[in-house]
Amino acid sequence: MKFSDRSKRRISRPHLDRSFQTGYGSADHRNWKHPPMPWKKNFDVDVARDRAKALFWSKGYEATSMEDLLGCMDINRGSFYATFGSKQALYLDVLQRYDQHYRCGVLDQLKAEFTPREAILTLFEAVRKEAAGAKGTRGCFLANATMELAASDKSVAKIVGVAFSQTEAFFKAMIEHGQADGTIRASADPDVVARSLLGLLLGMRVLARGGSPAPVLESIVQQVKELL
Amino acid sequence: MKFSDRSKRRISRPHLDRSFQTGYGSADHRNWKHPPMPWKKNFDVDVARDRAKALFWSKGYEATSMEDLLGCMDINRGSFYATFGSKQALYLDVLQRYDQHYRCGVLDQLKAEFTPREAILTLFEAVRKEAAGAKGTRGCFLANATMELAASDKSVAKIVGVAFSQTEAFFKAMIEHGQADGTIRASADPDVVARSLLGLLLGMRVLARGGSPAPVLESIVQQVKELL
DNA sequence: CCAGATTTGGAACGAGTGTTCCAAACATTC
DNA sequence: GAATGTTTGGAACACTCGTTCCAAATCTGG
Repeated sequence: MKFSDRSKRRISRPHLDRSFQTGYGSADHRNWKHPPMPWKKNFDVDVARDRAKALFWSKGYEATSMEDLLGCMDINRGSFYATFGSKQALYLDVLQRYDQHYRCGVLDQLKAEFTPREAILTLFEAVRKEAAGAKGTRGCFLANATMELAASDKSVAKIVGVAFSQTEAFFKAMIEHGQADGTIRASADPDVVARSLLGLLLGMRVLARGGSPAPVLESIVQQVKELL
Repeated sequence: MKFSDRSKRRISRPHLDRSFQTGYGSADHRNWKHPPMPWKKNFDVDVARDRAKALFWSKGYEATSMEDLLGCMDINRGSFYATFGSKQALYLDVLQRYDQHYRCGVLDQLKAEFTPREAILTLFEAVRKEAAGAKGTRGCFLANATMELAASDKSVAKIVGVAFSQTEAFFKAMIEHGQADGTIRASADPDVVARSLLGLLLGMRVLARGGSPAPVLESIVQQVKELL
């Protein structure tokens, strides 16, 4: 029964006939992984996406190939396209999640757990420390995306534009609150200093990606203290 | 004579026979440009390289294809490889020339023509103006190269590493000279402020590439004045 | 006036790109 | 218990990538 079905189908789909040319078309010899479980994906979507995020983050969009992606996510093409749509869609998805979970999350946490002055300094300290660590040269996903794609892709430009202006707003709010409670110098213009902090933050990210020596970033953190 | 030569050669190089399939293989119908002048290139190497520079600068390395390159340089593959070696070699060449002629040139000019304080402020003003212009989102070639390639390519990392540390040294020297003649505040730590200026400069370049609104960059320039 | 040198145009190459397609598998639903 | 719905693995596809190759052209030096 099955054999006859196959031979009938093969006639109507001639391009499949080439499989015999590959030399190992037999199902008996392929590596066995899991029995197919059609009612349930046999990988964790969130884990796979996080792995893709790590790869896009450190290599960028263009330099990451589908093969890289499938290898590190440990899924196959069919599952990839069924779950994530396309390489581009996954990238935008991952960028947006980074923005929402990482950037927004961090800023909210800083706002909630620290005094205004400490919140700003803690953020800069965290960036300095991250740059000094093992994954130092991957920088900031949003900054990387800006440099690679903002000029040519409107969706990316929109995401990073919003991210930057919200970060600026965070700095401005922290400065105004710090001035109210006397921990930040009253002579600071909240707009000017907030924008400068944004500039310094992004500058640190470029320097980190370029592998600048640690004292450079330390001096910038030092300067931030003096700005407040 | 020629015909017989051709037919003899065609037998020994069967892959060339496909040309007839393209539909317009005849020499009589191709667009005429210049008579071949084997004793002299019929394009200006410097012009072609400058055009390549503009393309790499705005699109980055990976996103620039050979077709893009040949189109904008207005030369063909043979001339390209004979003159520039490869896409990668051309990119490194162009990056190095940008570094030498643009960055070194600008810094030397600023040193020569301005007082220390003015030199720094003029540089930041120039970056702000450039970002506001038509080509604003192309940013800085060195910063772009850093973000795209420094983590994966040692040659690029070396070039940008030197460029950044020399820019830092420029700022430090200007600050020390400015302190000597009283135009820059004596309380500024030359190392700290120089590194912060480098950070702000690169930050401006990221913001520019992300299409940030002009007031953001203006505020940063304002902050630089107050730092000095 | 012929051999050598050198540029040009563009076909071809082989590897690699992102994506599509589909049969096999089998729990669930009708 | 047949039809449905969904996942999986991977061959195949249609390009595009950067690069190589080479004949045609015709200058210069012999």
